[in-house]
Amino acid sequence: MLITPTTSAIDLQAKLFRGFSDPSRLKILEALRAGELAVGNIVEQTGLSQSNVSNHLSCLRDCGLVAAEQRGKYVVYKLSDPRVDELLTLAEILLADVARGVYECTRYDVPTEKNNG
Amino acid sequence: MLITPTTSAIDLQAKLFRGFSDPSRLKILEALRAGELAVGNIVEQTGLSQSNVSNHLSCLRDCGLVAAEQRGKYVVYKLSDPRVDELLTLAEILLADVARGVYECTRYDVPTEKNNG
DNA sequence: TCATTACATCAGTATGTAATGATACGAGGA
DNA sequence: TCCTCGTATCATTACATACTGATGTAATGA
Repeated sequence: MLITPTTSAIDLQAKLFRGFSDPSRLKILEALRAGELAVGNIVEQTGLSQSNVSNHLSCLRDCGLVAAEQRGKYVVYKLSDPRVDELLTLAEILLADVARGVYECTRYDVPTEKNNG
Repeated sequence: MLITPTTSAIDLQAKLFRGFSDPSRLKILEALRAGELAVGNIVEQTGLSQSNVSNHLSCLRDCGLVAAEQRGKYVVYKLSDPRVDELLTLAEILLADVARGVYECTRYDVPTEKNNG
């Protein structure tokens, strides 16, 4: 999606949610819910490669979900807003009820995700 | 992402958010916030093709965000849970504050989204 | 200055996914 | 039964994206 001055609210909202829509990024966000962390710490806690973490952090910054601050030779990341945490909490609650169905509907190995998965 | 019996909570959460992470699906969800709709009505309101809408509805069903019911020759869709609506509302509020920055950081046409956009 | 550490970015590859147009399916009605 | 309408699915194409490994860059200290 190319973001331009005419980009609609819908596109922005999609961009926001895209930040949440990848397991690696969710791991990073989960790590940051406990407090701010330098990139190296995130690498340790998530088990992802440094380069991969850095790419995802770049994405999360673009989505406005995290904020970065250079501190000496470290770059420290944190959630940009308490509502990011709220959104994750609400999603967890929703999952507990709704996505039980998601799980049950797909627990049998599906050959592919078709399109649109 | 292949969903299997060992799929973790993180993967499920990512799957849930993936439902929200596309402008076409958000248009569909927005339409459904006002009440249940048959597929044809969704096609009208969103301006998307019938086939495209059907694909996205299939995705939204998989994500557990909407529920379908056959009614005569129509299939009527609705949000599966009031918290789907809540999540959208919370995202809107978050956007109003946080994503102003998203917009300002990317309002200049960027040549590409690099990776991970 | 050079070396080291911490992080970001690049190039390349494999996979995922959105969209389209064509086709199949399923429910009613004539 | 045949036809039509409403919806789902298929095949294809173009594009987006996650990941890896290599390289670039900025801050620190010797």
